[in-house]
Amino acid sequence: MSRKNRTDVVAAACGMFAEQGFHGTSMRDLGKKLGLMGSSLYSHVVSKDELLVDVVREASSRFQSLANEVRTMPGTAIERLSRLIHGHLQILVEDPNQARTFLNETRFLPELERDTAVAMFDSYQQVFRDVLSGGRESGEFRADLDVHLAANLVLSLLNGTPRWFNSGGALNIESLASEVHHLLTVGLNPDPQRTPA
Amino acid sequence: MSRKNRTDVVAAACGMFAEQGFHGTSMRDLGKKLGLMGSSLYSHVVSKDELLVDVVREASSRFQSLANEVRTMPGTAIERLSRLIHGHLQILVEDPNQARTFLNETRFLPELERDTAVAMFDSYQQVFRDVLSGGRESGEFRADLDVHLAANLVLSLLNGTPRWFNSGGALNIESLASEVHHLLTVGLNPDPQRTPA
DNA sequence: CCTACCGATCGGTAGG
DNA sequence: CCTACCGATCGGTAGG
Repeated sequence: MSRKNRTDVVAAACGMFAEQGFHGTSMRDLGKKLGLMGSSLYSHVVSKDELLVDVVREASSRFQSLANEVRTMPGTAIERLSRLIHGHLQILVEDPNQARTFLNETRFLPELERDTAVAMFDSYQQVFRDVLSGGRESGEFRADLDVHLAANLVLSLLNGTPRWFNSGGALNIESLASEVHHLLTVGLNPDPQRTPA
Repeated sequence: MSRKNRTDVVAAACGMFAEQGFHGTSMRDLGKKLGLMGSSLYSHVVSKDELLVDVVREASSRFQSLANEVRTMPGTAIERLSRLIHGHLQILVEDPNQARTFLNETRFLPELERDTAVAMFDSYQQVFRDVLSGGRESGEFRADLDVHLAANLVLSLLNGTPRWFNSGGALNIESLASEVHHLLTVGLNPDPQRTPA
């Protein structure tokens, strides 16, 4: 109802991009959501692309913070992986619209910005690989672990959560993160024994 | 170059929807890819929506076949889960464009068709839950396993693969499926021992 | 399968 | 922040 600022516009865009996709959202749609004319948005933003850039940059910076934290974090590989899992899920769950826009719409960014985002996420993923290979050397993880593959699988699992996790549901982030960590470290099998081949 | 039929058009649409998204693909784009005018596509198809319907239905029927196979499949829970993992990955990897369109663009289907697709995937997911809970009863999986959650996590992991798996790369589907199965059953930990808290 | 076209909507601008 | 508008493009149709 009150006068809108750029932050309001970006927040609304974030929600619409998550639900309708970047190309499925028009500036007039977005204006309607904010109670404005579509053309009025151009007093806050210079282009539609800019809105997507803002959303993706915000998400990127969260992942980068987590990466930096874990890069300099002491502790075992298991502890560091645990922190990555929890931190990653927290980012996704805290703002699911931002997460979905980041995961699904980054590819529609102008080339330069998209390259930046991709490079950032690559270096983020490198932290996962570093933690996994550290744990492999220390004996915390399997010696035959394919670190590159495992990092992809772990990130796939994590990035899928915004599709089904309901932050209003019975399961909170702490439990989710702990379940994910449990699944990834000890697997589905019952505790002591192994599968017979 | 030669005259196109409906199958060609759907196949081209599948590729473009995967890469540009449904709303990011115009009928003229699609025509250009096929060497046709955009308007010529309407001799093969009655609407743009219909193309997406076709792609999603094809993918749906593949998942349904796998579900039916595993529903009536004898064997241990581990064997059945293994088949689900392998079959699911095969569907995703065999036609990554179809998979990506199914996973990302189904939400843009007309309401009725979307509901159908969602219902189908729900019943598909139920097979995962059934196998997991069967394995929990039989002692193959942990007694404390949250079956609903585990099914979501397993499917998240699987559905993330089209984002990074390169079918031309060194890793083939069999190895991928076996690695995924290994990760999900025994986890990242080294074989015999457990994590000390 | 093309040409020629329809009304609607797109991202965006000028001027206030 | 709105009104009024721009050229471009959208999904789709008529007629051949």
